[in-house]
Amino acid sequence: MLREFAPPELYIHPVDHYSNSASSAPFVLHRSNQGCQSNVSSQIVCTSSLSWIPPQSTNLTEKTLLPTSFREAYGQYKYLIEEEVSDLPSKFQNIVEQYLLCKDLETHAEAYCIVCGIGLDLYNYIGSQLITILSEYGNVLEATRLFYRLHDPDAFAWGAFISGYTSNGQENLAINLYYQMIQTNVEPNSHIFRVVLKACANALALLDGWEIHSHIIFSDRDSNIFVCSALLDMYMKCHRLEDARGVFEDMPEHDSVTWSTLLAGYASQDLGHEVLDLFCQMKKGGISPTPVTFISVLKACSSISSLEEGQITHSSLIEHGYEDNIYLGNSLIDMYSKCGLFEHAQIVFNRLHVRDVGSWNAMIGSCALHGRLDEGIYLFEKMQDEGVKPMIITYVNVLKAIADGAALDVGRTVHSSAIMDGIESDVFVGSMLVHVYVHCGSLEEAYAIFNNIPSPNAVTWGTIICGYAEHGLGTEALLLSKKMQENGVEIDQGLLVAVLKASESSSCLTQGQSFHALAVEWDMQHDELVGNALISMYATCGNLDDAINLFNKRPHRSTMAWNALISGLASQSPDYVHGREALTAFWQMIQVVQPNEITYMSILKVCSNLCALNQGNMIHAHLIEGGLRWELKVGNALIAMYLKCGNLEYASCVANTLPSWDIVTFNTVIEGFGRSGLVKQALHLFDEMLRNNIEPNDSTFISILSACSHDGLVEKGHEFFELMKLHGIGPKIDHYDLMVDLIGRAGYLNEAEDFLETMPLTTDFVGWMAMLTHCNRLVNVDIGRRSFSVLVKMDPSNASSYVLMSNLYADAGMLEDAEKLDNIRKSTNGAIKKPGKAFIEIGNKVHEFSVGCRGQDLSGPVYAKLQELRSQLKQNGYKPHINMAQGRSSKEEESMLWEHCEKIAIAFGLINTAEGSTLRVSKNLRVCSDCHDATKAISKVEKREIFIVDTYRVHHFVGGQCSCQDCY
DNA sequence: CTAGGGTTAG
Repeated sequence: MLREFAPPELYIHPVDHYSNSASSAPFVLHRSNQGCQSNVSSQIVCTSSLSWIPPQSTNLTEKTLLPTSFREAYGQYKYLIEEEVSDLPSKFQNIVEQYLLCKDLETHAEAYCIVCGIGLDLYNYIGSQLITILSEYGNVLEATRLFYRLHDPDAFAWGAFISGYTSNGQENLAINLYYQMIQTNVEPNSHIFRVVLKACANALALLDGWEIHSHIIFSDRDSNIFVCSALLDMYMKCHRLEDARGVFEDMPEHDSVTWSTLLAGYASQDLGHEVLDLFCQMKKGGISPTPVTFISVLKACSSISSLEEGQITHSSLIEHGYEDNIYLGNSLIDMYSKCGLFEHAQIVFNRLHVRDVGSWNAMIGSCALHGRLDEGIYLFEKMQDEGVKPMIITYVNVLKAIADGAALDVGRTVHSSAIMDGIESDVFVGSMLVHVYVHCGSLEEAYAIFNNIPSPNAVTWGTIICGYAEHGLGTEALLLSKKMQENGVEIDQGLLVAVLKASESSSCLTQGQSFHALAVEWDMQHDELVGNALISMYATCGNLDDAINLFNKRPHRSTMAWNALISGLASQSPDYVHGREALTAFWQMIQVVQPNEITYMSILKVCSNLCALNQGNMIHAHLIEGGLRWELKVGNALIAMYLKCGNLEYASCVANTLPSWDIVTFNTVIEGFGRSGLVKQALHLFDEMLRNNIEPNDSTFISILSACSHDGLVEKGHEFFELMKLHGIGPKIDHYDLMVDLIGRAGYLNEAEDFLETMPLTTDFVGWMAMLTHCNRLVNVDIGRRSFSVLVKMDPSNASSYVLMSNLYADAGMLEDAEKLDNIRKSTNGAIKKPGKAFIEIGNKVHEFSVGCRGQDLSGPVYAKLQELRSQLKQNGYKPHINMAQGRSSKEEESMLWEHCEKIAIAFGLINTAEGSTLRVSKNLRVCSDCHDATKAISKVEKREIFIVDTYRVHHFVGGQCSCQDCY
């Protein structure tokens, strides 16, 4: 296939051409570090008007004798013409050659003009060299013009031309030129083959590579060591190990370069062991390694994380006297870093006599890998102080460190310096910036960056979609996923993981299934990460069968796969639908693989949700048994679990053994104390936290505000609400909702309503629900009605607002209104009450109960116990909370109350545990007022301590009283 | 005419 190429230009007389080229400066430079092209053109202009001084010497055969200026040489040339010396161009050629060998811009420019001026550029040899030089300066256009002025380009000229296109990133045009050359009957020589194979290697043009390989065999040059090296390299770059190996085996001899080419190929495909094997063979064959060989060997050591091999290689390269090679220094930094020895990387870096940008990149990359944010930033600044300009990869590395350290402020600083360098919209830098802002929780800034990247790739899309999904903005994540598909982004594994997370985060099974189909279409469903994301998505979206099916089909079940299953099952909060399955899976998992901190965090969360203290205890014991020094995160999860189960002693035991407390520890304990009604202690901890110089974050204020709310501390709540602003934290909707709850709980309904209506954010369902709850409690029909109408507009399908309002009417004696509302709920909008569920752990088993326990295999004794309690409690002053609105008899109503899942769970617990032992029940909704009163009475009659943990707080019942003091 | 292989990577 030949493509139309630029037609040859007409031959222009040298003198005419001279004036032409003077106006169109040929050295339009793209090289970043060479700046002053204005001098060049001015010089070109004055060149033409100079009068030439006759030379001092006419001995032009002396190659070493280089005139001080090219103009002087031109004078010699004129002199030679006058003297009518024969073989003139070849004499002048020597001078041209000398000049072209100098690598400075001004000489080149000057020589170029003069050479063109006298027509020497039309000689193949000089023309070829000029083409090479022009290409080096990135001026492909002028190189092309020059090439087409040549009368009869030879292979050398074609070679220069083809190689110029290759080095300027136009490999496909370069390959076409090769075919064009064959058509003009120029026989390709080994130089041409090398040059065109290089183009194929860069462009990964395997088909052309194969074709050219056949030309090479045909032309009998397949034993040329240079040609074979190029072939080898081409096959390696195209990932054709077999073909490359074939070329290598068939070669008549191997030298250090062919070996290095082979090793580099294996190293680039992360085949570390193969590289090390081949390296041994190479040495056995008596070939001495070069610095380039060592680069591949070091890369191999890091790819197999073998510090031992790395150190052997290090001493070996010192023996060979390559210690000061900068490439090797940089590779050593990388090797030590990837083999886990950050300090060694630092030593190598500090010992480098000369540092290039690669040295800084390797060291900053090492900081990023080892979480050394401060050092990374320091180096990033220092390199610039030393005049080394950061590259894209430098930014990528330093931003990675910043993202891992969630250092928002530093992130912004580096961001602005990326803007100064004009690369903030580069797709690599931009993707990393998106990642930084996502990881720091600033999604607005992340999205702004994302929007600014002209051609986002799969990674960019994946980062922003994951960002939204992981911050609970599933709907937004899904919208972006669809936009991504419309934009026709090429799908990769990471992107599939992202869109599956988006589906998971928005609990959208149908979307998840369609992305599953997409994964199958791209044949990526077997990829480890995609597979795990699928399992997690199905488990989270409640499709247990598919989750387990996919999990069982996995040939190899890694810790990650188990985590996907367990965290998926665990994440069904607040319904805890599959919490019990998650526990089963966990105990199976530890038989076969080692859990990690993610496993423990998910499973401890399950124990918290189910109030499964025994299970939690066993997992704690398992952790201690494993002898692992667990991460703070796991410690925090343990504390949270014990607090949620109402076991403050164990919680404080764990808290006291932690070597240090981080912000999560403080937040967890403050939240837990508040939940258990230990508000004074929670407030005290907040002060303690400040004294420890730990800056509170927005979660801290969630915890502290809800603690205030639990104790009705309105004043304190307002104080904290103002304090958070002083700490630079803008209150979010959750904080406003908590304030509404706090003010309402204290009985100031009007103030609470004012607060809602004047807040600067858009109100949400939670806030108005808090409002209606307190109206209900204080029987305020007026405000209650207004709240209800807002709630119905927001979410007509949510039954909880109807139920609350109906109860409010009933309590206010407005039975007709109550009944009307119930009928509307049942008939028109189909709003369904969320089914209540209660869990109780007996021994090591967690039992689940729902209202009326339909479908539960309950033995007679539980009902017998319920009947017994019913009559016992009545004698002890318990009055059933009968809602008169339902149109049923009070007897029926009372029976229904005794079908509540909390009561069944308690009855089940009472008959299945020893007398006097503590019961712990968890509830997926708030405990109802009737069950609350009944449990108070049960705790007295049965002489039991009972905990009911609901979504709001820990209720601790002892001797007829509850720790919440009926404030719930 | 001359020659090849390469560090840092979302």
